[in-house]
Amino acid sequence: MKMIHRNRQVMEMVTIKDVAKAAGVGLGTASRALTGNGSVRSDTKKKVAAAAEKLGFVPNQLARNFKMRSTMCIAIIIPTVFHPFFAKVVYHCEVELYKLGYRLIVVNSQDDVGKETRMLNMIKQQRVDGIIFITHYEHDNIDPTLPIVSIDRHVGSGFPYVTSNNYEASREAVKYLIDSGAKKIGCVCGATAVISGTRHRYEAYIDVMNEYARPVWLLKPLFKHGQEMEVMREYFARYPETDALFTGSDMLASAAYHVARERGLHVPQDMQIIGYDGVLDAWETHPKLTTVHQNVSEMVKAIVGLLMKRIRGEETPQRVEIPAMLVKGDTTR
Amino acid sequence: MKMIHRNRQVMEMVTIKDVAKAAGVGLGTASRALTGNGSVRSDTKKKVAAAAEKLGFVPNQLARNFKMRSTMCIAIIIPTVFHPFFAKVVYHCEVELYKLGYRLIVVNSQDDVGKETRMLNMIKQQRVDGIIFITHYEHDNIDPTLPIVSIDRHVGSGFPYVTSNNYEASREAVKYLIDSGAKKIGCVCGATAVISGTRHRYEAYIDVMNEYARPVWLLKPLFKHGQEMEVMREYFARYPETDALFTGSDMLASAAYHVARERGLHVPQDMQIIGYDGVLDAWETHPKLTTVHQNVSEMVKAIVGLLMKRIRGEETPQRVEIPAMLVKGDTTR
DNA sequence: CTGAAAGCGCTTACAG
DNA sequence: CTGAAAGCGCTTACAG
Repeated sequence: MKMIHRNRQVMEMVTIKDVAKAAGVGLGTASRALTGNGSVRSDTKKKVAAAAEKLGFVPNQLARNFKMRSTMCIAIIIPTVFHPFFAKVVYHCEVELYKLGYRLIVVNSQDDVGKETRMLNMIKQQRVDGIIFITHYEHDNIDPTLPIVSIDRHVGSGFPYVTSNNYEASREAVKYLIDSGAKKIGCVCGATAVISGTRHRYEAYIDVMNEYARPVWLLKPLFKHGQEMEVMREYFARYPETDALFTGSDMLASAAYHVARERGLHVPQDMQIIGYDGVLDAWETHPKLTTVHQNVSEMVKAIVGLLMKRIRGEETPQRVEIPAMLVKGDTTR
Repeated sequence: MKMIHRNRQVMEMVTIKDVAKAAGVGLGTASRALTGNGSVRSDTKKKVAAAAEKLGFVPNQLARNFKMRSTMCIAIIIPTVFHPFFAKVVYHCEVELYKLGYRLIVVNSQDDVGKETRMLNMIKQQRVDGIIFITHYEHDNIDPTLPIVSIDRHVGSGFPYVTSNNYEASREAVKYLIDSGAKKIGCVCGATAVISGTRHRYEAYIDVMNEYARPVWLLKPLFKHGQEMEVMREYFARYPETDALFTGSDMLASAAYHVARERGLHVPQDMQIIGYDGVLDAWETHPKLTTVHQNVSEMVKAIVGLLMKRIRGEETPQRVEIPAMLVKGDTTR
């Protein structure tokens, strides 16, 4: 037993050495007995377990991690966790990784490229074993052999990512609006610097409009979270006759609803709205949006699977697609 | 330079030893030069820096942490990050801790006491340096000298915590309803097992009702996130004549709004609602709630301050109060 | 100011 | 199956 002075406190740490001594076995044997790596006679194993129990031994993970070159930590880098979609992603990531013994470090990049780059360094610093990286930017010079995966967007070129079937699901949504009798269908969809699945959402819109010989009323602004209302006001100023709108996110759809109300329009009578994500529902938002529901839980399971393979150095597909589904709410007829 | 075989990949790690050799200095000197601890002549410092730069040296944090007995990680244990209030808390915690060089590990306890207890062990395992712990349960047998702090509720008895002035702010809210001419004022407020600031919210309501000789229409259910609508339906079934409602959270207030609408009531004409938290606004929720706005950013700054002191082994106040403020929205007259 | 050495608590070849 | 030893990459007294 060793007295440790730390932070003005004296704490006693019992190490594996103490356990070995108490059990009357060698250091290595104690380690093998405790971890289960390597074979140990079952009675010695019991002796060691008893000694560990008696002394209240708690393995020092830091020492183990150091020796094993693994932290059992994964980082997720997102623009901000204070956003329903990312919060949901983070939630599922933690739950999924927890099952595997990993802990999840959350980093809000706040769209700060510098912070993103610094945090990517955590792998080299051995602070984390892998990273789930969701960014709005291009990062070219990342070593593509690193255990980094992404959701819904390419990061550089070599990283595996998970996405929903943005194009097909968006087509379905836009067609739904056409079938419902909408005449002037618009689209607002955030532009991202990175090649992103988001792009396929408005591309689907454009294609359907062209197929039906309808005018394309599209706004794809570069905006930050919290500016959704401004964006929608700009859209309505430009295309005031719109009677149906497909948006690239639920936040935009919600903002569209409010701006429509500001303008005295009734939803869904005068104006129909379809969003994308399907994460706002859990939070009693009003109104219940018609939206393309992404299966975040499945997407996260897939991404964690990819990351684990990557950490083990195994081959992975570059891209995994999880189907999304149009879910009818109160903002369409 | 050393070849490391890890996960079927061969990676070369440059260690401080390589840097020292390249710079022509001793191992210790290189360390002192790089960290800035201990004095080093400025020209040797330059030599070392140059060598580190040339070799692309990245300090192995894991080794440093091990030696220093510190992980520079803090964990936050919350019921779920997929909840606006906790997401906001997590956001600010990460931003604040980042400034201090700490990383934030997020744990969704999902109200699982077992998981909470296991995660509390991360301190002993040296996986984290401290914990921010928000729980619904009582945990008696935690060592009170551990670096654990809390928000809005006591955990055991010894831990410092930050709270808003629940009682006074709630009084103000209830009085506001009275002044606005409301006749039948009710209150719905989640019950928590732990001694919690939430309690002061409905206590304030009760006190004001008594002072004004009004009947107390109070529901304090034990419910999980996502059950807000059911809770509110139960309330309205019991007290259908209510014309004003004070709720213990914005989620409940939002649910109250929807249930009121279900019942054909207009807000705020027939029914006024005041919530508590002030975090839903950022997310374009409808309607804009009148709510008691907690200053989450300041609360988090305070809690991080407390935690740092605790980690250093310094004395801290048991309780820090950050004032909350009634913010008028569209759900009151 | 600097170098050589000890040591943090573990795991894992290496011999027996 | 087991013990003694080496070593992970750093930091920090300890002498000079």
